[in-house]
Amino acid sequence: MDDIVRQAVARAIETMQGNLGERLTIDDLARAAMFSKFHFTRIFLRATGLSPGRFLSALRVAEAKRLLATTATSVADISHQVGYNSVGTFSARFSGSVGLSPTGYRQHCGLPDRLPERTGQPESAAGVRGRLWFPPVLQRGPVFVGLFPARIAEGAPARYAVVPGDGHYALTSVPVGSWYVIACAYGVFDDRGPRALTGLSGPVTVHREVTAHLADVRLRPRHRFDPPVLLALPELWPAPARRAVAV
DNA sequence: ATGCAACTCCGGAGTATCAC
DNA sequence: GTGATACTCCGGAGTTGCAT
Repeated sequence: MDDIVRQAVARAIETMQGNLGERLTIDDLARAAMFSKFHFTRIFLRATGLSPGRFLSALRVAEAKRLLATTATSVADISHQVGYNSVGTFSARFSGSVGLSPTGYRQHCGLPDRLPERTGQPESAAGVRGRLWFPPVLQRGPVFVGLFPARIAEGAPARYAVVPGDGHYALTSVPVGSWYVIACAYGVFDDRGPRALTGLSGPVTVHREVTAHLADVRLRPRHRFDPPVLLALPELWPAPARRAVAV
């Protein structure tokens, strides 16, 4: 990815973040990035793993999560603040992405006890396992590892596990299909304090007749081109560090 | 790198239902 | 009664594949 493309994508993301409550179109974003809308969509997808529309939706849901967790604003007001004109649409999109309804998210402080796993796909005897590579840190914490159909932690994972930060994970009885392995860790500290790490591997294509799939994941600090984690994740960090890290 | 056409799917609007 | 959620339908914005 060259600098011009990097800057264009960064400009588009800044435009999204600064105008979450406005009605933004691909044309607006393409203009901000100084590309045609067709070409812009392609370079954006290559840079972030998501189309501009889906990235913008993800930013809106992430902002709604923040407002629900940190303010007493009503769900209706929050839906308007993040750019939805219909509370019904907002509630449905939020529930689909986060795994909890807006009020459920607020009640649980964004920390569900257990996540529902994706149903509907045929099960297999296959497992997906691998090694988790950490950057140099002072203290490792638990890591969420989940299987998702796209390069964003959204909706019910096909399978997931929360593993200690000792470097390995294993997921069993994985449904047949093509899955991205997404890992997130928040209880990780380096000399500057708590850090949010993320990692992605795949897609891993799970067949019925193959029983073991290997997918190592390299964890790294979150980058501004990474789509936000929308799924409400189980407890991943010790209480004192809670909310100290931007998710 | 860019444009076009066809198709997909997201969001708006309306309504019903439920919980408090 | 009020607010939140669930559901359906439809139009159009956005995505994708192909051509240049």
